[in-house]
Amino acid sequence: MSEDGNGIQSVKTALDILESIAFYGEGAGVTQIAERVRLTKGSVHRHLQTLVDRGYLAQDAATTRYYLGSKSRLLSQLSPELDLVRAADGPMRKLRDLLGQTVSLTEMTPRGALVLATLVGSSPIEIVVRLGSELSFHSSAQGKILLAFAPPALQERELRKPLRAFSSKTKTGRRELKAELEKIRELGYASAAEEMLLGLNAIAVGIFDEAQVCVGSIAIVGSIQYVSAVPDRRSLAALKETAREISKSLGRHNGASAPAGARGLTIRRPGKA
Amino acid sequence: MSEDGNGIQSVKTALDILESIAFYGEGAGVTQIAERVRLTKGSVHRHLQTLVDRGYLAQDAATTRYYLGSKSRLLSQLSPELDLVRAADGPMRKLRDLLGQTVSLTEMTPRGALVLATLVGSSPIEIVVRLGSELSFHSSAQGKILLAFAPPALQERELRKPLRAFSSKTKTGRRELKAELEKIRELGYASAAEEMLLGLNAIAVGIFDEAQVCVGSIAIVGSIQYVSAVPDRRSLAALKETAREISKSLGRHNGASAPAGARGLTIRRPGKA
DNA sequence: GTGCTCGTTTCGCAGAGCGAAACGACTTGC
DNA sequence: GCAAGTCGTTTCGCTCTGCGAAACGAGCAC
Repeated sequence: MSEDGNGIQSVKTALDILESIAFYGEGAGVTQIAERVRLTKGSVHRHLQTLVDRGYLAQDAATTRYYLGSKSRLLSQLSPELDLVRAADGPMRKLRDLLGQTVSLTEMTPRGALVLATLVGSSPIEIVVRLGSELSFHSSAQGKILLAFAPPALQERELRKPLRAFSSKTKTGRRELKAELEKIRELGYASAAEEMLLGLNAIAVGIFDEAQVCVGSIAIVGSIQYVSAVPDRRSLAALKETAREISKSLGRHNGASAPAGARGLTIRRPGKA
Repeated sequence: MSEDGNGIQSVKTALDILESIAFYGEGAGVTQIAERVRLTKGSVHRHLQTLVDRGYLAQDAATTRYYLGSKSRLLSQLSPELDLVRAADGPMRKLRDLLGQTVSLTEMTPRGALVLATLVGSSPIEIVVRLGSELSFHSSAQGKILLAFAPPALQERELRKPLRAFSSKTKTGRRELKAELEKIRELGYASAAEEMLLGLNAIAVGIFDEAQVCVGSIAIVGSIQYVSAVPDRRSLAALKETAREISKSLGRHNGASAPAGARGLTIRRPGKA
């Protein structure tokens, strides 16, 4: 099928449906969901049945709308605390209070930069990146910093995919992107002015585990009025210091279960083209 | 296929795999998982790929074992707090401290009594019901109390299914079970001495929401030495009082999103036999 | 070095899951 | 108060997905 056709179709669909409810806030009906995931009502309904049966979703008996079920909630309790979130909490707050800007924490995943936490800035207008969103590798500051420090094999794979344009300012040139990654490694930060959404920008720096693998990023996000394409010295210094702090506390482990830092990404065969 | 063949096969499989990792504690390898879910390594591997790609699982780069990923953890943060767990927390602690027995909170789901929380008793030997387990309707005190107060249609459906024997003392007679449900409604509690596992028993009472729907149960769990088939007056009174307390605080709502209590179970057509 | 075990990959067949469309229960508007 | 619309649910037949079996290749222990 498409670029990387790996993965099981119907499971993907089920997860799409689950997320379309989870990462949206309110519950939803079959028709709405079908529109969001671009499927027929019939298919969506069958998936919903399965997810309800398993307790990941629940259907309100009165309104017939679907909401998250308690199995979903249990998943979190059953897994050890995520080192990254814990380590980042304090330093993130400090950074937010210092700069007054919205601060966002992301983690490396095979599909992009997963938003793990956000602290909103002091501006009356809140610009929030939704928890659970996956920012693309090529059009977000968070994604680019992660890609820049990722294993070469993964970079190759991403560069081979079609680079979707999210806004009129999204850079879609492969060569251009490759050069930018080089520059990012050199400067230690990434920015992406208006590449995701016109009027917005973010400055991201990498977070590294004890093995010097880039496992996530910390970023300030905001209007281009406050977050310019080239960051001011003070903000950049504060960002870098915050990232360093977080990286350092990722080193100390509580032993036992697998070190979160070591949970890298296995790179599958990059394709044969 | 089987009794109720509804639901999508591969999604069920994916969830089985997810849960076999989530509700087990430690990470696991492909071979172990394949054994647990009774599938070939090949199939399991493809499912794991999909789940890793979506961030619900992560593979340790060094050991190649699979663990829960951060998407799983995010699911919880994105859903409103579960009223039942919040309401039960205080009263449960009080009950545990009063009786010194292990106390367990479960919720009604289409497949049985889902264990939401457990507080261990004072005995040096811990008997814990694993979080996320789904106790069957016919062989557990928690399941039976829920079934006893469930809508008749659901009772019919459950009684029509084959009643699996978990231990030599599991009651598998339909008529017998039906009579017991009647008795349970009358007395207001259920017990299930050695029906799940020899040597163990539980006493469960129902928790009701503002619409008088039985949404969950609270139970004391332990060896048959301490938890006898017919509970002593004191324990039973304490249990009932605890359940009453929890039920009452389920009444007050914070408005907005769907009332947890109203999220009932839609009963599908019970079959045509 | 050799024999195990583990994770990953390939291949062809069967049945699972998809879309289209009908159905039935509520709401809305006139 | 009837008709038109909307929503969730169900049915049906065809296609393509996802399954099992078996080969592959990488670690590890002895």
